[in-house]
Amino acid sequence: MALEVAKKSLKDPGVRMTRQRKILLDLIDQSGEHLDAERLFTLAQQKDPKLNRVTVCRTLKLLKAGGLVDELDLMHHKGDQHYYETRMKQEHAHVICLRCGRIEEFFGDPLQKMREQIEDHFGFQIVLARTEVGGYCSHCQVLRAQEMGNAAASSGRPGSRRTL
Amino acid sequence: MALEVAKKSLKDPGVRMTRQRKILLDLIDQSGEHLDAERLFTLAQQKDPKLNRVTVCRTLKLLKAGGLVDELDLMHHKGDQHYYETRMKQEHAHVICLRCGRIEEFFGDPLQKMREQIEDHFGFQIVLARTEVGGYCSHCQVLRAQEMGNAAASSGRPGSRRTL
DNA sequence: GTTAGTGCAAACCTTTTGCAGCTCT
DNA sequence: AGAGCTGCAAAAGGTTTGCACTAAC
Repeated sequence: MALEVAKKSLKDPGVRMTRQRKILLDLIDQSGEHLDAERLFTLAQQKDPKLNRVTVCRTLKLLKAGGLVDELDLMHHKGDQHYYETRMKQEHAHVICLRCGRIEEFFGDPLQKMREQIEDHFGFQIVLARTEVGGYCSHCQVLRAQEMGNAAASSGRPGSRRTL
Repeated sequence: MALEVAKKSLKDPGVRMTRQRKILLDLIDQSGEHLDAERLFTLAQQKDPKLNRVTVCRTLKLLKAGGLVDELDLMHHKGDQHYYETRMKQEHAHVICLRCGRIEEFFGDPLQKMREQIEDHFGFQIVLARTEVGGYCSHCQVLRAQEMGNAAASSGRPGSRRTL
């Protein structure tokens, strides 16, 4: 919860817990799910209309630097913005459906194994790790097959985007 | 090599192999290493001074959509730009030193295991995957220890950035 | 000849910076 | 009191778009 995050953040000498940071920390912790800066800003403004977008960015940067949140792109499924989530005890991968945008989280021993192997193999000291997997969820696989059945008769194919 | 990439790209009906795309494909394939759009643009301009930055972005977008290149952030070690590498047969993780920026590539069975488990567990059809690990290489671990020895006496600590 | 791709300029979107004033400790 | 933080405005950095012209097929 927010208090825990706040405490950790405050451990650094000279870091202050301001009204704005309280609001942002609460939002990040509560809505546990992957927020981007803009969404967080929108939510924060509902609690404090004066709170500035810049403050959101600065706070996220601070939390990231302190290792309190992790930054994700979620395969840029919706654009190039970044998403944030509070650092969890257990490492996990994000599995993003490229069609519906649904996000699943995968916890499994391969992640730990990989971590160990990288540390051993390179003598590397891991600070943060990020695994993102894009593809199609079981639901969308079916829908895509249908879409492509139709599309095949008309024009498009999966990888062929005519948008350039 | 470029020809292979070109061929694949050309499979889509109506996609044309232009002089500019040849240049870009050659560069991406040759310099095998993680280029960002700007660097690629610089290199391309040496071969064709008229070639535009926009064309670089458009080409990268096309290649990405076609699954010919993978997009990486390399933990945003140098900024928020994206890096590109030609899709390799074998999946691998990128291990980035946050101090010196050196990049290692890790190939290991945990990556395949994870892929299998995600497919099995979620019934997910994986299209692309990306694993990035940030931390300190064996060399920089030593240097950081020294730096911090000095820093401790003066002001800073690892996680505490005074840059906001 | 048709249609995709290019170059250019401008728009866009998100993040960063400089600075004066405010506020937490 | 004083360092740290905020808001505002402006800049920066990178990507995208509209459009007329060019070139690949």
